[in-house]
Order: sequence, then C-alpha cells, then structure tokens
Amino acid sequence: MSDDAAAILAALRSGGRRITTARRLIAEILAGAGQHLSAADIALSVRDAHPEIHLSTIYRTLESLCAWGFVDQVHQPVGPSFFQLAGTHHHLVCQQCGRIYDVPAAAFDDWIARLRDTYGFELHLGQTALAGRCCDH
Amino acid sequence: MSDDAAAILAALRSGGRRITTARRLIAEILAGAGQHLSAADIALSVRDAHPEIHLSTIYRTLESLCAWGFVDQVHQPVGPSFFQLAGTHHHLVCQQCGRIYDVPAAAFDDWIARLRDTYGFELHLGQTALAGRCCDH
DNA sequence: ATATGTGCAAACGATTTGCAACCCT
DNA sequence: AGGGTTGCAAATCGTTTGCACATAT
Repeated sequence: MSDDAAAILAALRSGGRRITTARRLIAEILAGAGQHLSAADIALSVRDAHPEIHLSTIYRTLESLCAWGFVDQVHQPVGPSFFQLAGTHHHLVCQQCGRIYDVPAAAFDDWIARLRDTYGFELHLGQTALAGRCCDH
Repeated sequence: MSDDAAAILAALRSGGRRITTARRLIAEILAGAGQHLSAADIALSVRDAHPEIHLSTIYRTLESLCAWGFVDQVHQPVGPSFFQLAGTHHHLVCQQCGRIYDVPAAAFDDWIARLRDTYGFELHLGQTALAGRCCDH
C-alpha cells in the first residue's frame, strides 16, 4: 500500500472515522493509480476485487473523503467529475482530445490576485478544470 | 422587438434559415431580458404566450443559435448552463450565492497569452463560468 | 450495543434522441 | 412539394437519496 493511502487511513483512524473496505480500496486506488479518475473509473477498478461495492457507495465514500479534505473533486465543463488526492495543482482540459494537463497552482497566483483586487472575487480553481485546446489541436 | 433580436432574425433569413415561432421568441427573450438564463428559464418565459413550445425545442433552438454563432452556451461547474447573446465578456460565478458576474474578455488576455506561451494551451473562457467567492461572501 | 456505512432500487436534474406530424419557404 | 422543424415520449448520463440491513468500533 502506498504511503499516501496509509496516511489517509491513519488520519481516518485517529479522527475517529471507520475504516471500511470501500474506503481502503478507494484510498489505494486514488493514491496508486494515475490521476483523473471518474467515479465510474474507480468503480471499475474496485469491481475486480469487490464486485459487491456499489457505485453509490463509491460516490458516498468520495464525498466523505472530499469533505474531510483528503480528496479533491474536479468538475469538468462537460462530462463527469474526476477525483484525486487533495493537491496543489490545477487542471486544463482539452475540449478536442479530452486530455487533462496539470499545472502548479502557483502559476495562477497573480491572476487570482488581480481578480481579487479588481473585482473583489476570490477565484477557486481547485474544483474546476479550465477548458481549451491543447498544443496538439 | 429589440435590435439584437431583429438582427438575428435578419441573419437567419439572409442565411436561408427558417424563421419559426420558437426562434423568434427565444431571440427576443435573449435579447430583451436580463442575462444568464437557463433553458428552463427560457421555457418559463416562452410558456406564457406559447405553452405548446416544448423544452426539447428550446434546447434544439439554442443549439442551432449557438452553432450559428448568435448565442453562447456557458457551462457552470455545477447546475444548468445558461445562454446569452454571443458576446465578449466572461463569467465569474459565486459558489455561495450563485450570482454571476460579467468581466470584459480583455481582462483575461494576458493570462491567456501566458498559458499559451508556457503550456501551449489555448484557454477558452467563453463557454465556461469560473467558480469562486464574491466579495459578499 | 449502537452509531456509522452499505447495498440496492429508485429518483433526480439537465440534456439528448427517435420518430411521426407539421409548416416555413 | 419538400425538407427543415417541431411535439412528444422516452432514453441518456452523472449523481443523489430513502430505506432496511450490515458492520466497525
């Protein structure tokens, strides 16, 4: 098991939350696998070993992990959200090919500062992927 | 009828498209009413005078008007898209109160240029509202 | 023991589609 | 007359919810 997954489980335990099969599996999948997994993707991975774990449980587990700050749900302008360990990078999604690019959050800092200064608006890029066209399209 | 609506209808006519009740009504609603109307909002407005016009017709009409460049569909991170006359401003949506703020597209130009230079990614803000918190929250 | 999680089915909101009938040009 | 549009119902996709049952602590 990856360190990240172990850390989540340890945090759950010390926070008085229960460790369940679904939570353990999903923490491992998110920590171990590539990024940008939708709930359905996760369901597929889970199904191999534990076909009884229902999609709604996956949604509920992800919702909890998000609420507790371990996981980020990233909305796309169109199509399903994806989920990943709570992190510090933001996302660009190519509307042509669907590929998702990670960009360090720091790259957006001055833009965010400018919107805040000019419009009094605090931009939250953590839960939204920005749409556009990548260099291959 | 507003000038904008008349212009759309004229463009339809000269483009060999048909003028139908749904198209005329929706052009007028989009031109005349406040911004940020969802398909359901438009359906409500239409229903008063023409209860026979079905929601699916509204979606199809909006789809056509978007495809022909008269209207923009703006996706929100969560909740229904909204529609408006094709324009030059982008959108900030407050996740707390749901209010939508218009920002001139020019305000994003250097940001878009920077993403293009650094990541080879061409950001398209026209069809996506940016999420965050407004100054009242 | 008991609250917290889960399986399942069913509902949900937003949008799309198949198809026959319609009506703009 | 003809084909682009429409009405309607039904399907779709992603996600949420109600409820009885199960299980981690």
